[in-house]
Amino acid sequence: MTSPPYPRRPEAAPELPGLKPGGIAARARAAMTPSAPDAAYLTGLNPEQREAVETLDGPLLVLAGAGTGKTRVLTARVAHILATGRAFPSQILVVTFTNKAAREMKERIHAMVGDQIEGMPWLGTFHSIGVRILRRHHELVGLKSGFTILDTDDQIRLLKQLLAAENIDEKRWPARLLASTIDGWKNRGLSPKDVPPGEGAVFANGKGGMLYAAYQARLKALNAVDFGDLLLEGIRLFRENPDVLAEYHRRFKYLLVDEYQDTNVAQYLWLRLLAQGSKNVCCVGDDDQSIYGWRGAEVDNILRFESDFPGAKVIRLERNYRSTGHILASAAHLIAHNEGRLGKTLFSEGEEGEHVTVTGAWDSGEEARAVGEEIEALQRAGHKLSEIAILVRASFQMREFEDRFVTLGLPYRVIGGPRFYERAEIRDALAYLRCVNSPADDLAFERIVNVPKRGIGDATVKQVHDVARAAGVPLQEAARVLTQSEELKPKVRATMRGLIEAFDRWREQSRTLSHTELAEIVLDESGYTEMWQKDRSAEAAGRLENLKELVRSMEPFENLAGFLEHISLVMDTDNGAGEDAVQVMTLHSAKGLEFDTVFLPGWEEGLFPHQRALDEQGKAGLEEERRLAYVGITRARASARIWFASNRRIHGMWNSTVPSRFLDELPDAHVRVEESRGGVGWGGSAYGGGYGGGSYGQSRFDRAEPFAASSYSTPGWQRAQGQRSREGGGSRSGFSERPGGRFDAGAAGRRGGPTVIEGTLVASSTGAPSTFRTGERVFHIKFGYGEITGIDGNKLTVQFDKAGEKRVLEAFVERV
DNA sequence: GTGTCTCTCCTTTTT
DNA sequence: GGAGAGACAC
Repeated sequence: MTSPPYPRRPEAAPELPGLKPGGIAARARAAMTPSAPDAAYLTGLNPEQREAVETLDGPLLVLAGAGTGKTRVLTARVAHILATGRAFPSQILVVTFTNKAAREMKERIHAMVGDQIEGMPWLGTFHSIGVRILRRHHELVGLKSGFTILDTDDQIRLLKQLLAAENIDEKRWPARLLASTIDGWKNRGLSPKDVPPGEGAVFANGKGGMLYAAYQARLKALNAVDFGDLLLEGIRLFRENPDVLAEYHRRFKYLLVDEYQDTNVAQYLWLRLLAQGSKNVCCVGDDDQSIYGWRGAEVDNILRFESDFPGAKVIRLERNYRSTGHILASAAHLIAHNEGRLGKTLFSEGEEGEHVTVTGAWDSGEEARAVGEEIEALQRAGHKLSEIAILVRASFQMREFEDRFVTLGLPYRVIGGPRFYERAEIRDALAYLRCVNSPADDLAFERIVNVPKRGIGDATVKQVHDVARAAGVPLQEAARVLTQSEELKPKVRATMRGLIEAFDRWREQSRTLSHTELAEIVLDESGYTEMWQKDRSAEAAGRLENLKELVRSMEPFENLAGFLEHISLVMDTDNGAGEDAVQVMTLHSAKGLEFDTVFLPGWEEGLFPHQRALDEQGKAGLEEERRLAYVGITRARASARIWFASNRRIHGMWNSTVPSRFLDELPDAHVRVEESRGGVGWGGSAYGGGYGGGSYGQSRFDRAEPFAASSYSTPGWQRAQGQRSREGGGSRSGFSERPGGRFDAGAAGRRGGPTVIEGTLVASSTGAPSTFRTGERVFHIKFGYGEITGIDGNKLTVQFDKAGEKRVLEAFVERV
């Protein structure tokens, strides 16, 4: 162990010593006797935290800013409820958003109360608790026992079939769009009959509502539910069966909800129904960290809390234990630009620490190189890599960092990203197992009927479908019937029969063999493993490795059904945790985490704030992006390092960018602008140069490379400058000083603004034929000299002397 | 039925 | 620069 790289401030609470299990009664007595010393879980709590822990009766809303010890309050509260003997472990409902949060909560409660945690079945995500309830009462919502939970993939395939059946052009109305539309309705607690007709008509010329209803009918027929149904059906269950609801009212004496700002309407309704029993509901949240509006989260749920639960007490936690002064001040100043917030003032009594730094890189490659160097320097100085995180806005940004780290041999770990259970080979393998487990799983059967290729193509599958529909039986059964008739060609018939018999055999074996042995047999005998063994592509080895990992991950489960249930809800695996590696993840998945050093790359208009958020959500979108920035900065304990690149490749083409407006919203006094040490550096800028003369990196602009200066005379660049100065007018504090300004305008008005990544602007505004000709010599600021070999509108194909052939926008080259 | 080529469109975040 | 869908040849 190296010494801690950063001094922990004295306020930082020491780790709570775990209470020894046993002696509940004694502890309860101790806790209830006024003169008794504090129970261990109470030590180190500040007065507000303590109040939040000890206010057990009635509704309570805890507004907890970033790093104010919110999880600590929740876990201590559970410990307190148990220690005071107010409820049994099984009478406490604790709901979190992510599996990760649930896991962490479980561990921390375990550390406080010991084995009592074993008796807490109602600690989990909204969805996992939702399934648990539905499984117990499946018959009341029209489901058979053992219903399956569809993943997104299944959902899309099902919708595609529906669209095809309705002769709807999938090009124009993609299944994916329908899926997210339906999802949106479900998030708002709307079943097909509740969807406002006008809204239902938006999709596919009025067929949206009908498709939703048809989809639900198909789900029922398949004895399946999707994610949204886990809550929606639960709500229906409670509403239609007051006796069932009453049972849960009796059961849950205390309800605790984490990350309340992220709840959507369906979750809110579900929760409200349950909370009407004991009314001892405690919600913990932070409106400034609401970053899931795009998937239906309603910050309003926080605002509604007091009216929904009359007499609710509100406690604010504002003392930050995590970050140093400069970091906290930067985050606070930034988030103050948001109008729609409850308003909290975070403070810390810690030292000022390091300034937040802002550094410009020439391009995304240099950004990655420079960050890599800084990380190596930190490593040499004794910092642990696992205390360093790179938080990106969009996952495509990760690649460049990964490439760089691979080159450097720097251990890193991508959190989130393409998830294990979403990989094609894992899904295929699971589909086989699902077919064994439940012969009626049509979607699984369809997925693997011709994987590996067996000569069963679309035409045959359609035949099977027809038989299934006519006879009202599952596909597997229909296939069996078909093989007994003369309708299939002999070869196909033999193959199909072989497959059906294999499934029968595996099902038989599943009675005697362990589920891991069974999985190995299924994968081998189906030819699936062989398919990848024969595959000579680069990923094949990794895929085989993943299959082995899949079998290994089945071990802890009792049986196949248990495993399948688990993975439908928990889409991540927890492997690789604990090793010393740089953590790379999106800002979204960083919520709730903290690190000593946080790198925040890609602060450029269009990327962050993301163009799409602005286009689709306007001002609300911008504010959510700003909250995301706030979340990012507040993840850092001691060092927050923001980066932006002047050039970034988007859709494979280089685009020049404009630094994020969020940079302008950081307070001067707490931020230091640094120069990139690597490469050509940041050769010019939007920032400062002709723009308010801000204090940022002034020296830099005075000596832009000569070629850079000339390149900045391109039309696109001047346009950006124009936009920028018209917009900014010398003010550094951003748009909030311009109330009712351009961000209230419609999406169309925003298009031409500085939010546009420059290249996009040029690309969309140049309709005229190119003034360049093939064979001309040109200069590009990144790639140097080259010769034009092809022209496509305003896109040029250039054979560069050094960089090879590239496609570039004509606005970024000039004749030589 | 399968393999291969080209074209288009896209690329935020996730239970 | 990458995935997915459609067209076309075998």
